[in-house]
Order: sequence, then C-alpha cells, then structure tokens
Amino acid sequence: MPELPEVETVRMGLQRLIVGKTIKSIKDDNFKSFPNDTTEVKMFVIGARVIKVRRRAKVLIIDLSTKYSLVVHLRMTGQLVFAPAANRSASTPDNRWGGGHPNDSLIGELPDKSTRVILDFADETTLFFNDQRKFGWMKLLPTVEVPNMPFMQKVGPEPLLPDFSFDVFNKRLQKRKNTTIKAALLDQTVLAGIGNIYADESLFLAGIHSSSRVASIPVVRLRALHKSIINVLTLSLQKGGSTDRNYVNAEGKKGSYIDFAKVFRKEGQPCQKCGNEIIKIRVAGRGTHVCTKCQKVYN
DNA sequence: CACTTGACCTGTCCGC
DNA sequence: TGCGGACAGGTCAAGT
Repeated sequence: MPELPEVETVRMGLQRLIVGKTIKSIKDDNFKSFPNDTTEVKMFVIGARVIKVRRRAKVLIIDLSTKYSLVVHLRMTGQLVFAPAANRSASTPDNRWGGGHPNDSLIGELPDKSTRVILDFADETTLFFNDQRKFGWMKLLPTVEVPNMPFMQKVGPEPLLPDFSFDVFNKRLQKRKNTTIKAALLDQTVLAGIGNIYADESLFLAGIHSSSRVASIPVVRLRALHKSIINVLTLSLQKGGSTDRNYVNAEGKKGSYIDFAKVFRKEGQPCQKCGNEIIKIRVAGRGTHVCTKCQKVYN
C-alpha cells in the first residue's frame, strides 16, 4: 500500500519524467476516481503544461501551467505509471517498462482493466492512473485551493522534514493518549505518511508492542520511536519503497524495502533479533505483526 | 471531543 | 474444478 516512501518515490519519478510536458488529451472512466466536471477538465487540463510534482502526506499534487492542479491519492492499490512513447505498444514485456530484471515490474500492457484515467502528452508519451480497487482518486483543483482541502487542513507534520522534532511528535501523540500506539501512528493528524507497514516496523525497532496505550509508554521509548520512524522511512525511501502486493513506481517497477522488513508479513518466522516466533494479531482494526519478546506491552 | 467500527472495492487465497 | 467467504488496508462517516 502506498505510504510515504512509496508516494515519494512516485513523486520523484514523475518530477523527472513528466515536468515540461504538455497534456494533449485526458480520458477518464467516468467514475468516482475522477469526479470533476468534463468542461472544467477540458478547459484547465487540455493544453496545460506540467510545472511541478509535489507531495504532502500520501497525496500527490501535479501542478499545471493553468494554475490548476491534479491532486491524486493512491489509497491502497493506486498506481501512476508513465509509458515512454516507443514502448507503449511494444510486445516484449521485459523491456517495455524500461528494462531491468523481469521481476522488477508488475505491469503488463496498458491500459488494462484497472486503468481509471489516461493522460496523453503532446510527445506521444502517456501517464496511466490505475486502481484495481477504486479507492483512490484524482481531482482537479485550482492550485491555490489545494491547501484548503479538508485533509490538508488537518494532516500532521512531515516526518522526514527537519522540523519534525521529538517535541512536535510527542505533543501530537499525547492528544491520542488513550488509544493504542498503533492507532495513533496510523492517525494522519498525528503525523503524515505512516501506514500499516511502517507502523509495525517502527514499533518493532523501538521495542514497543503495538497494543501499548500511548499514555503508558515511557518517554525514553517514545524518543526511540521518533528515531525509528525517521530511520525506517529513510531506509525505505532509499530502497524505492515496499512492494507488498501491487505497488510500483512511476516506471512500473517494484520497491525492495520489504526484503529489509523485520516483522511485516513475517508471522510464523523467527525474529531476527531474538529468535522468538513473530505473530500476527489485530490492533486498531489492522493486521499487526509483533515479536512479543522484543516488543514490550505498556498498559 | 476521544475513540472505535463499518463502508468503500476487487483480487486472491483457503476450505469444502 | 468451482464456489463462498475471509482477508488485504487508507480514509471518512457514523456510531458509542
């Protein structure tokens, strides 16, 4: 599921691949994936040039020369995949998305049945917005309105920016003091960008059981958690994110962080630190992976 | 207000 | 082999 490192990886790819290109046409599936009015879309998207690709939390913002922005949330199964002109109808799957190891890619011929929106550029390249489960969305908004979206108004700080200090983190955490630490980390108003994978991984590294009540966790452990969040997200970003099921970057390629995960999807396997069996439980309504020996419950 | 649960979807996997 | 049901999880609405 695209979380901060995955969305940031997509952003970097798109920034490199589509900035400066002019949009020739747009096709959408007339579904909730792209609820905008057709006239508005034609007026502010067709003929527009891509100025910049930004990210806030798990949301991508594609700024256009018309002072409108395409705002995209991939939710669970969304993908933004760029297709070079020459490769669009190529027949060799291994190099269609830029070569590399065949297992690097999960993408076949596009568009496919998960394709929701197609952006055709003037140079014959294409950007596909795919979303198997239709939870994701793309919206067209005036660029100045983006910060006024309800989500943007309440979302918490970016954990990889230098101003994400322990004090900032802890102050927001303590507003959720009576819930589990896992629920608090998944709450986007506490901090931006953590989802199920990085919640489990950072709690393991900090030695805190996911079920622990926020208010009962010693400050020294919370400091460790603050550090482990930054470390985990930074490492994952270096590895191009995690491909658990169907995440791919802007070039259709998988990320490799999952190979470095300590607990996520490791149930039944021995903990790399202590050898104890990693178990899967349910916390905050989510599948949760813990080593009960390395992660202490504070209640 | 704090907190929890269910809904939104579809592909995959498991048991029968 | 086919089929029903559980499961996967980001966010929001509705519930306690």
